[in-house]
Amino acid sequence: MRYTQTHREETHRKLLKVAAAALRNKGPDRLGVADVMKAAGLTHGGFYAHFKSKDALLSETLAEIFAQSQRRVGRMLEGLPPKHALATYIDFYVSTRHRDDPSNGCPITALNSDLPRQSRKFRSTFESGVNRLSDLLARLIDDARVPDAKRIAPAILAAMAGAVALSRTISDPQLSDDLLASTRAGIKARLGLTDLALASETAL
Amino acid sequence: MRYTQTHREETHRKLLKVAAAALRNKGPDRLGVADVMKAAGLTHGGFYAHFKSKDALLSETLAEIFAQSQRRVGRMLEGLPPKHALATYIDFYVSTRHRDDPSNGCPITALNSDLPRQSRKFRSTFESGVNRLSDLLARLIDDARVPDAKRIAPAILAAMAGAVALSRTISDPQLSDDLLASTRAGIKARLGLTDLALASETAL
DNA sequence: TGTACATCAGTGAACGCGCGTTCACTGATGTAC
DNA sequence: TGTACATCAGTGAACGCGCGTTCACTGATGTAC
Repeated sequence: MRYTQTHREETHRKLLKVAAAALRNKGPDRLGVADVMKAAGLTHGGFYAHFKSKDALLSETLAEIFAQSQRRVGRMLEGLPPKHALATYIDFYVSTRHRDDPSNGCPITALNSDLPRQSRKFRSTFESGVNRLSDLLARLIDDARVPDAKRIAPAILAAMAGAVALSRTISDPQLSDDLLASTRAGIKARLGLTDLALASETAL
Repeated sequence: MRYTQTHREETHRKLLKVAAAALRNKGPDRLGVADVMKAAGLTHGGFYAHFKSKDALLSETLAEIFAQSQRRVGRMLEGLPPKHALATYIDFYVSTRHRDDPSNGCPITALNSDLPRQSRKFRSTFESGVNRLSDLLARLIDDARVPDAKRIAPAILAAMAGAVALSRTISDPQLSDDLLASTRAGIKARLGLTDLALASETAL
């Protein structure tokens, strides 16, 4: 059956959306081509009309996830004063909501330790996504007049991602929450944002 | 052929040793039963004389890795004055050596983001290992007379693991090294150990 | 002391299943004439 | 304006491969008598 002109692109987008959740939930190895197609309401055979391989799907999906993350953060922080924006981002990232919703979360948190085992293409997509996120954070830090922004941004990103990832492995909710709270406090102290802690919490 | 009395246990230990490297290198999903047996010089059929399933191997291996990590750290820090011990541990963990040698490294760094997708048994083994490492770090922090040791230890462990994991995904060696250096500096500053930075670096 | 039997870590072939990939086919709509 | 043909996203069966698991068998040594 011949479809409307935009039908193909709509399906493609739908597949990327479904895959974006599956990639973060199940990881690159456990994500299944047939599952993605089924979740999009299609049969598995049609997959190769949209992607030349599973690996192509994974890389394209990962790029899309990073791009969407960037857009979302940009929208969220738009118009906020620099220090407030920085504190808001930290609270947004190192949050129980982020911990409890991997399918919509940061791919660094969801995929970090899987990465060395993935294809070259997937890894380079990941790396450029990390670089963009790190640059974004460096700009926030710099705007907040904290020195050495470019040097400390990757370390802070790693600390945030590490905390959320580890919090997902802790079964006691209280201890898991404590880890996140302690991480937020530590990072804000390092950035001279202690006074903004509560203000930005409520901004969520 | 009937073997010596200790033969079975020797083989078992050998399998755990081989699996310990493979688990951190390839991850739980890509580790293959046949590969482990082959690396130990055996054929794959004999696997089930030692483990009742692949999952049993994974959990037992993970427990052994955590136990060995604890022992190694204990030995390394033995007799050092408290602040020096703490700084040494940080430098040891957040190091290029650790980054470049996943097969002997910390399972948190190697497996963190895989964890939510693993079996209940594997996750509980991981969690208790994390708790023991976190307690060990809390003791080091407390001995160094830093307040709130129990509360901040998990956050610091997460930051260290996150930094090493992320450093493994950065292809530019200089940027990767910088991330580790920045993480060490940040954590030491938080713990009031800035003056010990160089002394403990050379202790490696 | 010698013989028959039991043991059991390890062998190697086979099984079953999931999964990525291929392929002949479908059928509604657009295009050519 | 109507008819024949081309298009192509999607279908559904099939293929091939890897991998966890099973199982009948091996054969050197220990044990029973």
